Amino acid sequence: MPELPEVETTRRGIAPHICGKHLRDVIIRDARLRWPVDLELASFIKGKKLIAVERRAKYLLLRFHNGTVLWHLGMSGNLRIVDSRSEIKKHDHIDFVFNKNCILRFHDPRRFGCVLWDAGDIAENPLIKHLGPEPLADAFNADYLFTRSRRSSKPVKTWIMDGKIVVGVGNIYANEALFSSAIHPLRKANKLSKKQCDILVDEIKKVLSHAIKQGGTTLRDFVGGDGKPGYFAQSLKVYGRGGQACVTCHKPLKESHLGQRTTVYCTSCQK
DNA sequence: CAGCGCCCCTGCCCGC
DNA sequence: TGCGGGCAGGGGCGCT
Repeated sequence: MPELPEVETTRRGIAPHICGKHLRDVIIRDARLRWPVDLELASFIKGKKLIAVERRAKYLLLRFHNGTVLWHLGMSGNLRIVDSRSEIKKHDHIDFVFNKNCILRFHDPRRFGCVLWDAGDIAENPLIKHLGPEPLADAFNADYLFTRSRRSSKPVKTWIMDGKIVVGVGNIYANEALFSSAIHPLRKANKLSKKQCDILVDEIKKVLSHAIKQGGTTLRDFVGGDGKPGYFAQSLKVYGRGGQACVTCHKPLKESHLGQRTTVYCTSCQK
């Protein structure tokens, strides 16, 4: 489910409801996430004020004075604001209770998400420390991408999805950005021209910011913090359209697998 | 170290 | 209808 636009949509949806509030309780119904949730979590943050909800890559960072909760939605997770009358559904694993009208509820069928406590400097956390730049930041630019690309013989699609190069570009948006850039997904990173890096940076920024404006992409059951779906799915030009006509040249789009991920592209438009 | 597969897990869709 | 197989938006990890 969540790529960067979906995580950002979630952040914007939940932050106004919980920032500045004191956390009253932590309810862990199922601790078996990607890494087991620390059952002592409540003892660190119960009664503490939530200072800010930030995002780094696809991690949501809930900042408290004494540390940070790192929250990853994995492949199928979502966070919603609910009240105490809301029915608890299957896979509603964790609640952060601020008050009876304000509960942050985590739902994650596949349990690929994680909730971790870090009492130290979050920038030094091993999951965060080695990440590349944010795609929408100025540090992610054509000069940077071209320089980095010289050192990799990976197919550009695999490469651009590597969080050490740039964070937040998942499978959907990698496919979309490469199509918009007219770059073949199998082209080796070190064979990209400077001009192509320029275009690719631009298209990644465009597709991600457009998706954020649309509230993310809802394929099955993604909902933002307000429980509403995203509307970017209707803007997808290649993802999920294998065999269908290319929107530009009308030839059938090719679908194949690259690093266990479905890859869709136009053999005619993308070089 | 770079690159590549594997795997965590449940749900859903398709074909038989 | 029931069941098996394949696939799904992520990403850390272990191996070569």
